[in-house]
Amino acid sequence: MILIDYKSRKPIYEQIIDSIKSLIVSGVLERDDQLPSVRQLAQELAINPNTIQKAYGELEREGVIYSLKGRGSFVGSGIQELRMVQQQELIEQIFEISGELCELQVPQQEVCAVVQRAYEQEKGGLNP
Amino acid sequence: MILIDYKSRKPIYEQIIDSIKSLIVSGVLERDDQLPSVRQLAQELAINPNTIQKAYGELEREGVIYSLKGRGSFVGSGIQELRMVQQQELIEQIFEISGELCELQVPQQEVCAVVQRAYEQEKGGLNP
DNA sequence: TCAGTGTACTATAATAAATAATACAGATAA
DNA sequence: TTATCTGTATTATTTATTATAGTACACTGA
Repeated sequence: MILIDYKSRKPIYEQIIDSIKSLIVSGVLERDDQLPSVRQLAQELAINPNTIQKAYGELEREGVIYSLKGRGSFVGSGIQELRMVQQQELIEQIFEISGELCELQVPQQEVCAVVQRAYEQEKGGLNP
Repeated sequence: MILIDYKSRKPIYEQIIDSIKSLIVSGVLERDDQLPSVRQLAQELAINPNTIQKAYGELEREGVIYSLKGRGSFVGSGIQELRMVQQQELIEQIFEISGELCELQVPQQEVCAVVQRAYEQEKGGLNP
C-alpha cells in the first residue's frame, strides 16, 4: 500500500504524504475512509510513530484528511480540489522540462511521442 | 552566470554542478575553455571554496571537466555524451510524469498542448 | 621568486530528519 | 468502570548531510 524508499533524498514523512495523496486521488481511499492509526502504520512500515504523526499533521493542515481525537484519521472532502492541484503541479513540471528539452534541441514531436508511449503503457496495464 | 538559490532543497554544490553542465551543453562553455578557479568562483558566489572544490571534484569524476594542478580546470571532451545523457534524463522524467497524468485522467492531447506551449515560449524568446 | 592554481586534510558549525520515550485527553467496547 | 484503542503534544537524543573555517602542500608560469 505504502512503500518507503530509504535511499531517496525525499524525507520519509514526505513520501508518506505523497503516498496517501496518491491513494486518495486514485480512488483507493474514498471520502471519510479511515486511515491506519498512527501507531499501526508506524509498525507496518517499521518507522517511528512520530514520523507518521508529522505526516498526518501536515495532511490535516492541508485539509486532505481530518482527525478526531480518540477516533482516528479520515479522508477529507477536498478530493476533487486535491486532484486538480496535483494535475496542475504535474502539468507545470511537464512545461518546465519541455522548455529544457527545447533548449537541448530535442524535437517537439519526439517529446510528444514519449508522452504517447507513457499513455499507451499506462492504459495497457489496466484490467489485464 | 551561475545563480545560487539558498532556499532550495538542492545543495549548493549540486546547483553548481548543474549550472556548469548547463553552460556546457548550451554552448556557452566550449571544449578546453577554462573555468573560473576554485577560489575565484568561491569569492564571486560568496561561498566557501571547499564547496566549489567539491563540485569541481565531482564534475571531474564524471568526466565533464579536467583539472591540471597549478593550471586550472577546463571543459572536457565529452560534451556530446553529456548532452545525450541530459536529454535522456529529461525524457525519462517526461515519461514518468506523463504516466501519472494519465492516471489522473488528463487527456493526452492536453499534455502535448503543454509541451507545445513550452516550445513556443522557448523559441519565441530567442534573439529578440 | 612569487602569485595563482588544484588538491588534501582536519575540525567545527548548522541544519534537517528520524528516533526514543513519555504524557495526556478523548472514544469505545468489554 | 476499566482497558485499550485513538490523536496529540513535548522534550531529548541521535544521525546524516551540508557548509564553513583554516591550514598545508605541490605544481605552473610570468
